[in-house]
Formats: sequence, structure tokens, C-alpha cells
Amino acid sequence: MTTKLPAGSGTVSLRDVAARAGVSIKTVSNVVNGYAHVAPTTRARVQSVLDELNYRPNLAARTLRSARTGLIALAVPELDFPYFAELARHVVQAAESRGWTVLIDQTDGQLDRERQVMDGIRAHLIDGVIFSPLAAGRSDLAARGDRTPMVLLGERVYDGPFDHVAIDNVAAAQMAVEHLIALGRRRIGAIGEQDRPTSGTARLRARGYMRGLTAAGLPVDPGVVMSTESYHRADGARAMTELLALDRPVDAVFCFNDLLALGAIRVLHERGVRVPQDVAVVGFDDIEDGSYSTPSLTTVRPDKQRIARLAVDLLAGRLDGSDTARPRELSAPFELAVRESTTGAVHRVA
Amino acid sequence: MTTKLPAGSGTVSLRDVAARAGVSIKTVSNVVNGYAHVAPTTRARVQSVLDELNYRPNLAARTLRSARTGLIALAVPELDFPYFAELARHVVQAAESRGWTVLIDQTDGQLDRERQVMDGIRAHLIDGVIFSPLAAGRSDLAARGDRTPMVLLGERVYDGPFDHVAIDNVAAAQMAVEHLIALGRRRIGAIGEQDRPTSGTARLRARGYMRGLTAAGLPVDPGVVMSTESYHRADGARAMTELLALDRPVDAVFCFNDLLALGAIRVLHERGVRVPQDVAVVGFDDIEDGSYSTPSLTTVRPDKQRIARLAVDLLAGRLDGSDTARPRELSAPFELAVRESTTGAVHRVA
DNA sequence: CCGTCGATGTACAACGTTGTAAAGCATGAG
DNA sequence: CTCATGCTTTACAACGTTGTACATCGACGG
Repeated sequence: MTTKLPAGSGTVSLRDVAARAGVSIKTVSNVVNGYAHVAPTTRARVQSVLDELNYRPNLAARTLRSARTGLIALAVPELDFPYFAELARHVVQAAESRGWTVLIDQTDGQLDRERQVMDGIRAHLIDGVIFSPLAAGRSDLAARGDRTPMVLLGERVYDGPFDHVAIDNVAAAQMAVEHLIALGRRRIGAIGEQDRPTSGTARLRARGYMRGLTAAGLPVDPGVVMSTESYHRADGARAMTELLALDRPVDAVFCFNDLLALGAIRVLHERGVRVPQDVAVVGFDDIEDGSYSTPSLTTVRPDKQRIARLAVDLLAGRLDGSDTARPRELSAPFELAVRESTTGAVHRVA
Repeated sequence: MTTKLPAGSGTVSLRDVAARAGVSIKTVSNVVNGYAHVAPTTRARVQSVLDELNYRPNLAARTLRSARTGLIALAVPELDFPYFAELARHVVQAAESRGWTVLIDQTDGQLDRERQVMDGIRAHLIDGVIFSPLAAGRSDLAARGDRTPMVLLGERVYDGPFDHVAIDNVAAAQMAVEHLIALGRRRIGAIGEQDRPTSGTARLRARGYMRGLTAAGLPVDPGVVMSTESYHRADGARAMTELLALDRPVDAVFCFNDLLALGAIRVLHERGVRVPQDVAVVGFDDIEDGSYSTPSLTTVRPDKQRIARLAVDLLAGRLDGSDTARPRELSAPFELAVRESTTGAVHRVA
């Protein structure tokens, strides 16, 4: 059962196989690549040597010839954000079905790291990039110095030469707020506004929030729109604390992502404020945590799988040259997952 | 401000730079690599052309020469497990400090995918692997057909020729159980046992659980040791439901990871069982969610950063040949993070 | 003024692969 | 028996880089 490997064989190359099989290197290559015109007997002989020596093609050499690595990069702010972890899974799956490998890059939302991503820090190593920018604004994108095909995820922050996949953030945010209004809430706060002007996410969700209020004839009170440094639970907790300190407290909060919402709920619980009786909470992203929290979280659910698939397909079209049209703007579906944090109706997980 | 790039330049190679600067290819290579003996004037001239043309070295060619890609793989079961997302972040950081890039592979804990990882599905593309096995047992590891250096994370499942980094799972589990006993709990359940014999994690944590009980003179009741299919919240919820259905209910539960614990807490809340007054809960991993849950979660906190650093350093030693010793067995520190789910003392996040 | 030495720069080969062009070789038609 | 035909196989070059060995040059000591 023990397969004897050639002595000192760190690597087995086409040459080694060719020598052992008594054919030329190119014939071995042809067998490996399934080229049609190889005599059955030759093919069988070569194949058995391939198996025997456990031959693995050298990707670097292949790449050098073909200028294709089969690697694409997915650049996201943080993997510990469950949203991005879940998205990454879907991207990896979609890429796999095309035979690609995904290299995941965490930018931490830092501008310099995002610049590196755009400017091809891994030039020649990756065929394309799927990039979810956080800090980078339109001017940064415009100054991009690399030619690797790139698909942007998330909000449209720049109408430059890039493909783009997102859900309609404004409509989604508006739907969330209208849900709260339909439940009778009249003083609805928001958590997740950003002072930095570059954040497309915050801007769009804030716009949807305001539209929802305005459409229902409710006033927009800037005093209940809380800015946060980032989108972690701690930011949501801090913002909620401030909201609770107001003279006229809110009866609902729309959080720009689920982590903020979970942080907010945590603080409400600490202060003895009932959710949703006293304050209803809606999040955004539909991360898994939200369906197991106490109370479980009503949230906007983007179709992450669709987003991933669209992004990968878009990239594929650019890579194989079949898509030479102007940059595309694709929209993925979303829906509202209604749970306890707004209705109070206990939904049992088991 | 517009930098004029050479017409049709998909890529700029050393040759292009050399031609423009009027030197040989090798001299450009020497400048790029900071080779010492290049005249200052030459260096300056070449450098300016490099900048002008925005030269980026071709990794594939470099790899072909050096047989090093600068890529290492990190293979984990699932990124949506916060524990692995957090671990991945630390590994990426540690690798970065050595100039390496990390390629993350999700195996979903499936044996065939884990086999692919071990057998070098990305042969020649990666220099080494850091592998956190779930399904693979010692026989699978023994049958490995690839020579790429590999460091195993997690429990010691095989005493074969592999380096290995982990915390002392038995001691950690025992510490968790002893904490519960110190609080006066006497009927302590466990959630996360696995029927599959390959799961080292479950086996070790179960052993620690039993040792903790036995050391305190408490009986071990197999009826309160719940097996789960996997380690998601839903599994914890199901197991807790079963525990609640027992004639003699438990007054505490030790869950083999935090997600199980969060699922369990969720069910307790649904049933109106108070945590920790009626049932105290301890988890394992210290994921971020646990410090924001209601109640916040007491848990075993492995030093993930240290684990990552040790694994990367171990790999480095094998890669540069400086470490040729027998396979190493390294242990990382851990501690118990005590929070509300056992003490009831409210700890405020804001 | 010559020989030597160090600093600087170059030519060449090789890493492993695959596209191209062409050579080898049966087979069957003429 | 010869030659065209089509299948099979091969030699060669090239992808971009870097290690090796060597060439060139100026300066310095003798």
C-alpha cells in the first residue's frame, strides 16, 4: 500500500513524469489538461505515472504563462462583523463554482489599507477584486492606480468606472421605519449616523429613515439621530445610553446595523427599559445573532447570497472579456424579518 | 497631475523599466530588491522610472524562481463561528508582520474538504498551512500525502509528525466547572458532547467536566450530558430544551462553546427560567457576543492572539529551515471571564 | 606606471508551464 | 508502391524574475 516516491522529491514536475513515462513534457501536459489527441494507451501510461508520483501542477508557472492566477480578493472591513463573515462564505461558494479561490483581506476600514487594496497591493497575484469600501470616498476611488477588475459592494459612493452591487439602502431603511410607525411608534430615534462625509452606508440609511418619517407626516428631530464612531455593539450601547438621557425619550430606535441594535438592546435591558413595550428596536443586516438574542431582533434582511453571486458573475464577465459594457449597477433584493424586538410576540427557537 | 502610462501597458515588467532607464534588467531587479552595490545615481534614475511606470513585481515569476509564494493558508471549519473569525484576524496580523498573506479556507468541518486541505489542494500556491481540523481524525492525518509544512490548531488528535498549538482544554473545562461548584451548584449539565469519536474538542472538554465534578466529590450523571450535532446556537437551544424536560432539572450548565451557551440562554429566557438564579451558564471561547448578551456570558477565554502568533512562528521556523526539531507541542494560556450568567452581578457595558 | 582590488553593471541560465509550428507515423486511396 | 491525410507527438520559445559568474571601471598602493 505504500507508494514509493522518488528520492528527494520535494516537487514533481512535468519533466519528472515525462522522463518516467518515456514521453515528452508536452505530452504529459496534454494529458494533464485533457487535450483531445492523445492515444489511449499513451494517456493511460502517463496517467498512471502521474498518479504514482502524485503530480501537482505548479500554479506559479501556469500563472506566468497565462497571466491568470485563479485567485480573487475579497476586501472587507472586518471579518468579526458577522455580516461580512456571512457574506464571505457566500462569495467563497460562488467563486468555487467557477474554480476560483478567494483571498480575504481585512482593511479594518482604514483608508490606507483600502488604498492598498485598490492599488493592487497584490498585483499579479489576483485576477480581480470584490471590494466593500468603508473609508474610501469617491475621490479615493477615482485616483485608483491599478487596472485589476474591481466590483464594489455596498452603497454607491462613486459613479466612476466600477461595477457595483448593493441593495436599495434607502428603500430598506424606509421600510424599517415604516414598520415602526405602523406599530404606533411616533418618536423614533436612529443610531449609526456618521460624521465622516465619506460613509455612503450611513448617508443612505439616514436618508431612508428621514423619508419614512416624512412620508408619515412625522417630524425629523436631529436630537434623536445619534452618530457613532463605528458599528460595533459598544457604539450602539453608548448611543442608546445618550438617547435614554434625553428629556423626551424615544419609543423606538432604528439602528443602521444589527450589532448597534444588539448593543442598544443590552443597555435597555440594563436600565430596566422593556423591549419592545417601552422601546422597539430594528436592526439592519440580519446576522445570525439577531435571531437568538433576547429579545430576538427585527431587522432588514439583504439577500447576501444573491449579492455574492452577482458580484462574482460580474467579475467573471469582466475577466473573460465577455462583458465590455459600461459599468453596471446591480440591485439585490431584501426583506424585513419581523421578530420580538418590535412586536413582542415571542418566537420560539426550540 | 496625470501620470502618462505607456500605451497598452497591461503590465510593466523589469524589461520595460530597464529599456526606459537605459540599464540592464538585472540592475533594475537589484534596485527593486535593495541590493547594495548600485551607484546612487543609477539607483535614483532607475527608481524614478519605476515610480513613473508604476512597476509592480510579478509574484508568479518570483515564485517560480524562489519556490516561495508568501502565501499561507488558514483552514477553519466556519468563519461565521465568531471564534474562528477572531482567530483569523489574529493569524492575519501575525502573518502580516512577516510579510505573508493569508488565504482562508472554510472546510465546513466536512471530511472531504479537510482532506483536500491536507493533501495540498493548493499545492505550490501556499508555503504552509495552519489547520484547525474538525472531522479529520488521526488516521486521516496519518494518510496525508502532501509535504507542505502544517501546524495544527486545537486539540491534539494525532501524535504524528505535526506541530500543534492549543490551550489545555481539559484544565480549562475543569476550571469552568469548578467555578460553578464554588458558586454552590451541585447538579451541573453539559452541552456539546459529540457522538462522533473523532472530535477531540468534545472529548477533552467532557473529560475536564468530569474531572471537575469528581474532584469535588460530585456524581457524574450521563443523563445531563447532552450530545449535539454541531456547535451552533440552535444546537444549544435544542439541548437546553431537553435538559429542561428532565424530572430533576439542572442548576447549572457548562457549554462546550459560547454559541451553544447563547442558544441555551435563549431557551431559558423563553421558558421563564432565570439565569443565573435558577440555572447558571458557562461557555467556552470568549466571543465578543458573549459580553453583550443578556445576561452577559461567563466563559473560558483562550488567548487567541497568542495561539495565532505561536502557530505562525512555528510555521516560520519550519519554512526557513531554522527549526528542524521534532514536532512541537505548544500550549497557550487561558483564563475564566466571569460575568452575569453565573454571578448575577450586573456588569454594565456603558 | 603597473597590478590589484572593490565597486558596479551585465549576460546567461533556469524555475515549470503551455501555445505554436512542425515533425513523425500509420492508414488508405490512387 | 507512393503519397496525401489526419492523428499523435515533439522541439522550441516565451512568460518575468533572480542567482551565478563574469566583465568593466576607477582608484589606490607599490
